[in-house]
Amino acid sequence: MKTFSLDRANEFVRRYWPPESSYPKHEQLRRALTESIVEGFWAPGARLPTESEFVASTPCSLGTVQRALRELVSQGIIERRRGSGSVVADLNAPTEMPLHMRYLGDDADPPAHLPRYTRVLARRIVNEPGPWSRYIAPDNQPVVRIDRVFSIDRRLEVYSVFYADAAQFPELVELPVEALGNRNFKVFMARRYHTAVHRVKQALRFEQPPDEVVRNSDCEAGIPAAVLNVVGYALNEAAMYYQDFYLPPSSMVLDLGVAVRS
Amino acid sequence: MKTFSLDRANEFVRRYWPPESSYPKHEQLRRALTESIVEGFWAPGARLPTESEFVASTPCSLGTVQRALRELVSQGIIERRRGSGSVVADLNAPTEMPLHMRYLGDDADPPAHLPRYTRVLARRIVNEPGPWSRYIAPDNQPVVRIDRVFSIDRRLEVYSVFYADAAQFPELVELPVEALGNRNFKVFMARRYHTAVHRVKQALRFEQPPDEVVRNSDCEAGIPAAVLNVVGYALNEAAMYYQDFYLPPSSMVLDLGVAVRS
DNA sequence: TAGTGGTCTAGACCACATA
DNA sequence: ATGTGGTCTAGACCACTAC
Repeated sequence: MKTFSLDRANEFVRRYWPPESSYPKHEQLRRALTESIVEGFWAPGARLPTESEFVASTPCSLGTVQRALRELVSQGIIERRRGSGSVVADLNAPTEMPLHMRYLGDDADPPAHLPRYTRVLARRIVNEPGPWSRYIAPDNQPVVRIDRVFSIDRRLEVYSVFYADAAQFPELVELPVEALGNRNFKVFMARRYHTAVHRVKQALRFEQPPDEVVRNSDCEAGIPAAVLNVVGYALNEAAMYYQDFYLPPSSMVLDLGVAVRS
Repeated sequence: MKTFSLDRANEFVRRYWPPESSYPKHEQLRRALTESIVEGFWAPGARLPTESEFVASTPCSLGTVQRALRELVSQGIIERRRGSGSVVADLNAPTEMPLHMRYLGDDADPPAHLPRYTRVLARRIVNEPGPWSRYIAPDNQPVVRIDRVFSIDRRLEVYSVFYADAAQFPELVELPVEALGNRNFKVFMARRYHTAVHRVKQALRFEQPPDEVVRNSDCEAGIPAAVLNVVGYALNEAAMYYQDFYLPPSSMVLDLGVAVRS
């Protein structure tokens, strides 16, 4: 079925190759592939055309194609294996490996993340601006706010407030609240961006916990609660959501991941 | 002075090129350059040999040299400018741009980091193992512990406990406590690894603040304090230090940086 | 055995910085 | 004007996978 794969490569070029661009070719190819993956032209796990097919369908030579694909590998967007080919990395395994709320348990070596369970408490549409606006609604678009409780290993209850652009994720607005389970949540994000969270910006502040937080989590009234704020970004650097976690005091260690410079 | 630069390149190869290696050449060159920078063979800001000089002094062709140098750029280890040349990135600007304790102030757009001031309270040698052992003293080496107070914008006092391998940083052990100011601190780390912190692993936990923390910071007794744990790594992925920050409640936002997957 | 990606080369042209 | 890095090419050889 070599013809089909080459046809697919040509279709990719027709759709995503920029008519004219000041970027170098390896950069054009890298961006085109990223965009096509984000838009779902290639599904996660799908096999990409071979290097030779890219050489035939783009105005790039082998070295240039390789450079673009190598860059995508280093970004974790695709995977390549000698003899097999190139496939879109399966970034939709975030249910097993999320980027936040990774508690470590008391004493494990090597560290192991505790299981998490979620339940949805409330959902509302917010039209007023807030601290989330500059990330997910720069033009004051309506925002869907979803309040949830994360149960960590059935031992710790963490209250979470989630904000996302209402128009971008219609399922989050339209589906019945009962249907907004943990699994489905990620699926909706993926359906819009076709990939999971790529990186997260994190910040910490302290705040008197609102009533609903005190009622539904292990946070106590009157004591300022530590609030972890997370902004999730997609592959194309678009902000996907804005989320606050009200962290109750506990003996468990919360893994915040590895931060790189600037 | 072209001869001198070429001589320097040859000296680099003599010292750092592996006698035999199963790694590809671009990887050998990348590792050799990283190692030589960590060991101080090239000082921060120093000008590296040109591509042509590397071609002449190593068994690599131009493309291979470029690939190695490009990799180092993407890691932030060197900087290159067309027409000028390649220089070792000045990673010793961490006093201005540290990787932790970056508070954001109340409402700034774009966000600006608040100034920090430090004073040293105590220093002692620790021989017993602790949570830091697996990172900086896997064989139970003596560890130097330094207690400090960070003053954020003269408004917030954060207590910090710092651990490092005593043998690796003799200045931290031998110098009088009064001489351990903020500036000097980074210098000692740099003198050992010749570069500043490359990336940090972060975690959060809660803990009843010890007496000295309550006495010397804005943390209150009886209330569990949020403790941010940071492990700093050098360019060659060696752990440099293990540090705890006792974060008092405040209206200021603590920037935790950007975390990438896994 | 045929096809895949991984490495490496030699050479070309260009944009930019410095003197 | 010279030298620098940035891009791109065409082609070679190899290691590995799949058939």
